[in-house]
Amino acid sequence: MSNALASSIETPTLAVSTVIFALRPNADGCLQLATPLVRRIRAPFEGQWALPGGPLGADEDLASSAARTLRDTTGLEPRFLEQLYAFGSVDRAGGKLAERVVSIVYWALVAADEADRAIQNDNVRWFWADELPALAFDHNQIVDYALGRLRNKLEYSRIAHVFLSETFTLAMLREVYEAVLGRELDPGNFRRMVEATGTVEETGERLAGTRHRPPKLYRATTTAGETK
Amino acid sequence: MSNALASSIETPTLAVSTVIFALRPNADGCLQLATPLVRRIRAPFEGQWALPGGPLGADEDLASSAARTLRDTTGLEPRFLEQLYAFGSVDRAGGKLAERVVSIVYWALVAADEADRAIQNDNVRWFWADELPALAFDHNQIVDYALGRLRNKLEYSRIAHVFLSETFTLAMLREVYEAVLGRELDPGNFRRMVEATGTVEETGERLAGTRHRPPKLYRATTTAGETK
DNA sequence: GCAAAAGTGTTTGATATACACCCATGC
DNA sequence: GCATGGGTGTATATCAAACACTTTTGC
Repeated sequence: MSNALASSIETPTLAVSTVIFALRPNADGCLQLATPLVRRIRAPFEGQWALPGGPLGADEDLASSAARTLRDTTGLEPRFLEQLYAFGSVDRAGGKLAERVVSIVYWALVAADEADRAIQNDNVRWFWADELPALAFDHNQIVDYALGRLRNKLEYSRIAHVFLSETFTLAMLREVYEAVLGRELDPGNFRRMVEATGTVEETGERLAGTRHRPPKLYRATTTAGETK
Repeated sequence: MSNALASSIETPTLAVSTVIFALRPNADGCLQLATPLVRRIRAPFEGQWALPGGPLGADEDLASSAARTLRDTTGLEPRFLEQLYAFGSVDRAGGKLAERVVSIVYWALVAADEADRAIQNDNVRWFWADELPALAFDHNQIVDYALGRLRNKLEYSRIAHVFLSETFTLAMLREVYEAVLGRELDPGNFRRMVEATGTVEETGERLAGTRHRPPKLYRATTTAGETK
């Protein structure tokens, strides 16, 4: 069994890709999870949609590589970027003839306003995360895995703010939770939960112009390790 | 900034390493977390202790590579093996002259009886996980990271059984928790906690030969995805 | 006033913890 | 009997969920 080393002369290529999530209003006006994808311009899977990514540069760190390819292909600057998983099955590139690629995949979150600034053209497009077409490689599974991580991390960390701009109402924050988790939350209990964690503080301002009682505006508290 | 690609001709080497944990009785007779390390026989860090690992074979999956190098160097067959993290900082190999290595690190758990079968010689040795010497590369940080993951995973999964043989008493299972978490647990509450999760079932047997009331023997319930 | 969402209070049930106490064995 | 851990019962604190209710705006 140990002779697997013998064939290791042709070392696998190393690439870094990123799953990006933003919350965008859908046709009903509700927030919905969206992810930008890029069209492949080369075999294998030429013409199909795929995660943005590329080969790892010799003098860049893994996270830097993710941030760079993300900026180059989509124009986005994420507010949160974290390693997701390394995918390296021998057969994931599809055909036997294709070169073997090990992908270290990151996941990123961008605020709604930043998402609007993204490049969009024939080869870069936003998709709803739960209505993806058949993607290149094993990228459908990778997005699903990232979705699970996002939902999980939302519950024990403060990443939800990252989807919003600097100040926000608790209703907006709750909308983020509801969109990501896919279920409604009790406004009263949600308020208490957020207040108990101490992740937000009042700005002193209120949001005017609604046709109801004006809600308080909040900002994320600045603690060391903000997006952990 | 995008010209980082220009220098990517010399692609980084890809290696797979593994952090292995077992529980072994220490001088006091208490279980303590131990990890086997191998001595490096090449620069950089020649002579220093390091995680077992090696280059990824062209035709093996990432987890297979981890299992293989682990078996080759230590003789161990782990009952649990999971990807930990990919480490790829440009400067992690130490010297500027050293070749760049990206390591995909796995972590593994072995049962106590399996741990005794491990190879031990001048170049392979067990260390207590909380009393490690200065290791090669960034391997000290990697072990710490793995320790955190183990402690975390112990609380929401059923991996604790993996340290024990097929049948065990609840006191033995509690000892595992206490050794990993580093604090004592109330026997009564622990029993209820385990019973509530439904991860164990009675064998019907009892363990004789103790100098007190003979405790019931349990085994792990066999569910799909046993070690998740 | 009415609609609508903001924001508060209260009740209930589930769960974690502390700790008292009985049980069954070896010696 | 006595020591020792096995095993059970119970009171208390903490927290999440459900939901009723009051407040403040626009119209």
